[in-house]
Amino acid sequence: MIARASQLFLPTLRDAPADAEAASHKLLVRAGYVRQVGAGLWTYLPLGWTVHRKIEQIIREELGAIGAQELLAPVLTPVELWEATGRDKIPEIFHVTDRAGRRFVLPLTHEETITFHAREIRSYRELPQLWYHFQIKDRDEPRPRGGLLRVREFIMKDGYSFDRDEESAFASFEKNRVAYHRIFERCGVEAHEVRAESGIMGGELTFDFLAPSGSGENTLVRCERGDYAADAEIARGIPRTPEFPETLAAPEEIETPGVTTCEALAAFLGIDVAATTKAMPVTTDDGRVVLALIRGDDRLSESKLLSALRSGSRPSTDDEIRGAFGASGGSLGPVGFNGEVVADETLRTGQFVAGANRDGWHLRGVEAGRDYEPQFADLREPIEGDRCPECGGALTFETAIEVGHIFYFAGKYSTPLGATFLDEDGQEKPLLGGSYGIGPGRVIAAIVEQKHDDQGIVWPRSVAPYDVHLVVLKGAEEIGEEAAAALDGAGLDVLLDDRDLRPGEKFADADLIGVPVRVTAGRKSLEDGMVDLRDRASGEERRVKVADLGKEVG
RNA sequence: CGGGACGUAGCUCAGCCUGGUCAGAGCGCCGCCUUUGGGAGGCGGAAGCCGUCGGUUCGAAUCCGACCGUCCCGACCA
Repeated sequence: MIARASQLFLPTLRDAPADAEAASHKLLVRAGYVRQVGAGLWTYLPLGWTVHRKIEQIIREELGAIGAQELLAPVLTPVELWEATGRDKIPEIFHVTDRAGRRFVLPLTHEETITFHAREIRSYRELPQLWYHFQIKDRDEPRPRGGLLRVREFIMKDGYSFDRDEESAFASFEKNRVAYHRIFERCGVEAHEVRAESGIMGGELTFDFLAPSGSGENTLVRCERGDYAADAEIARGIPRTPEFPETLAAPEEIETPGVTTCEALAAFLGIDVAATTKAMPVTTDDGRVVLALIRGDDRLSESKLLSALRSGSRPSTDDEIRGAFGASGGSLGPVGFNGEVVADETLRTGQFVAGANRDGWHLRGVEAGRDYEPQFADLREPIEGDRCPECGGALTFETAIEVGHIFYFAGKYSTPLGATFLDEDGQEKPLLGGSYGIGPGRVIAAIVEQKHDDQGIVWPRSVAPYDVHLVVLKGAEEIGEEAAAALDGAGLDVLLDDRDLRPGEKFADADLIGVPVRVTAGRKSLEDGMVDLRDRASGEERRVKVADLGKEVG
């Protein structure tokens, strides 16, 4: 196929939009792949859509290979389906109404609709089923950002599995997991499988695929030795051991006027900040005041707290704190508090300095189990300097884009929607489900984040909009056409730059657009009948005969 | 939803503080000429209800208010 740049809608820009920060955002706009319509709303221009379709095709091939079937469900969804699962209350949902007042939602994802169809599965003989589609998702995001990184409307490949028992369901999950690795590998994007946040659902099986990048909303924590990877929200790190002061037989009050932070406390007492505790009172959804207690040098992980409490929570108000502790933030501690205390595992052994629940006073020598009875849980965010929980190696922290997510949720949707089947033993049972998502738009952003240089994008061949960018300079039109025909004849997709522009502009655009191979036909070609072949990634260039182009590039 | 910033030509921006020769620049675009292996040069030209509405004023891009929109930080994130 030969596309002529003179006829394409390929609006490249010399400047990036002023508000763009992420490299992928700047380059995809500058190179004419996408344009913004509104906050979090993007149009894929012809080149961008070509890349999107290439990624879709890779996904289709790999999902086809595991026996998944493609279908297409609608965007507009009767609200009743979402009421059945209780998800109609999620704040990110767009609600719409038709002229007769019937209510619909624009789906965030399609569990409800697909499970609705799974109700037609009657017998264990029809299982397992693996379905997927590429369909628009709409989310009323409070804050879209970073170009394609977080948007309000996007196409997702979402897949769903239905199985008769856990063994079979895990097999379906595993097939998808393996397929995902192949998909990301073929797309040329580095993505790491990590155990993801299970949050309030606790105990479900879920993995994220995180692509390290210059911009993103997740933090990927990895061991330098490659044996551990997790999202920072749930990652475990082995913290350093504190230097404890001398052990006391019982807690001892000490006056600490005006000292309200752990750093200040450690400095005031001349001790290691890791030998202090940080008290974070929270109020749960049902109104209880719970004391979350972590080490003075740590930060509380909200998702871990959510898992530990099995409930949402918010920081307690000053009034609630005073009522529950009789003191203000900065002097709070577990001793003498008659509510629930959740303490981080780091506090299990050793004596720490804690607030005395008396303004301006702290307690030295506070020991869990002796002086207070907490529930222990992992509550801390890993920090730079932590060691790997598997091998003790150093942990690295990278910003990353979540490009895929796989989830096993058993009967969570099939039960409320009544999607059951008759098993071999004659019993009616709920279908066991899993769902599997990939955002091709985020894959595009992640690839550009990982593969670009100062001049522009450097696409992997597998997803590049064209195989070859053929730059034809003035005077070489004839040999340029021969080169295009040779490449086309070899089955390659050619972007033929036949525009009446100066060479510099054409080369700059070619670098920006990022097709992996550039071929130049110019004045030199008229003399020896050869063209220049340049590798976009390495910049290596050599002269080849037009007749050899097909095999040189292919 | 809290905090901050911004909105002037297709793009990037100046002008606003101190209201009145203030509708501007560069790039891009159109025409002609020259030029043609890394974003050339000359001449000519088109193009903006200065985000919207209201207020102050003899007079508003400029001052004030409200609204709308966009971006950034945070909260949120199936």
